[in-house]
Amino acid sequence: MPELPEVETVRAGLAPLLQGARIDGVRLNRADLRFPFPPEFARELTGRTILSVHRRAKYLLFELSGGRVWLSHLGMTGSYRFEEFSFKGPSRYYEPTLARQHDHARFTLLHPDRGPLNLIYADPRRFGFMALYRDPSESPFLAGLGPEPLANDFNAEALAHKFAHRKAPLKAALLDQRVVAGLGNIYVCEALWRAHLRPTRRTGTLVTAAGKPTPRLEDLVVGVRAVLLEAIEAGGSTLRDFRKADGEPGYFQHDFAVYDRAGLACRTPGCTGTIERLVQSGRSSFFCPLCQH
DNA sequence: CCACTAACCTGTAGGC
DNA sequence: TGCCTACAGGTTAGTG
Repeated sequence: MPELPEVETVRAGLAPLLQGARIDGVRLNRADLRFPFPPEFARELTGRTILSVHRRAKYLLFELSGGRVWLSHLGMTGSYRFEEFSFKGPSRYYEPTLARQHDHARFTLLHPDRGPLNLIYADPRRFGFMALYRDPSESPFLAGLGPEPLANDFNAEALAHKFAHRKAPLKAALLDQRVVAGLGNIYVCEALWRAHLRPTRRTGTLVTAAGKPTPRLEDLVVGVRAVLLEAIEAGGSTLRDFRKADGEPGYFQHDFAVYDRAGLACRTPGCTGTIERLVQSGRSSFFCPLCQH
């Protein structure tokens, strides 16, 4: 599911409800997702206050009081949602809603203004995972990540440097989180279409003999930035199960030019091409054979 | 170092 | 309806 725009949408949805909330309890329904939960994970979180909610690449980072950082990756199908407490009978105790099949963790939060609420992590395929650090620099997951594509250090010069000595197809290079962090299958396809670049094209062809970026590489940087900004603006893409924190789907999927559009007309103005699908390193690529070279 | 495949796990869509 | 296969937004270990 979640590439950078979806994770950013999740972050923006969680932040207002989590910031300032105290974690009153953590319940894990199993010991592991993709990896085991850290030792003492529930105990370490309980009692701390969430100070801020950040995103790096496709990772969510919750900054906690007392000097801890809680890292969360959503894998393919991870999601967070809020559940109201239900009040059972005359009791003044809170009774959380029954867990659904793939609910793996429940965080009971007390927000100073909004009262108690449950944050639920669900993940059918369990490719997601969580970790806990004193400092994000300890995290092997964050080490080695390339630049944020929306930050200034993602630019044609920097890309040229990484592309110059590679022969990889553009598709594979852009999926490589060490080259640029946060792109996934959908947005790589869409960015390449915007730059009129074919996913099979080799990285080296976008760099001059002197190692400088070509105009086509500048186009690629523009394409990556534009598609991510538009997708964030649209609340991400909902293919199957992605939901914003308020339960609403994103709607950028309606703006796809190539992803999952094999056999349909190219959306480049004036282009009469038909979108094709091919498989590169085990993943589907979609492109227009007429306007992408 | 590079590139590709299989694997992790579950759900769903499509063909027969 | 049921069975089977292919495929899905991500990442990584293993192989050549």
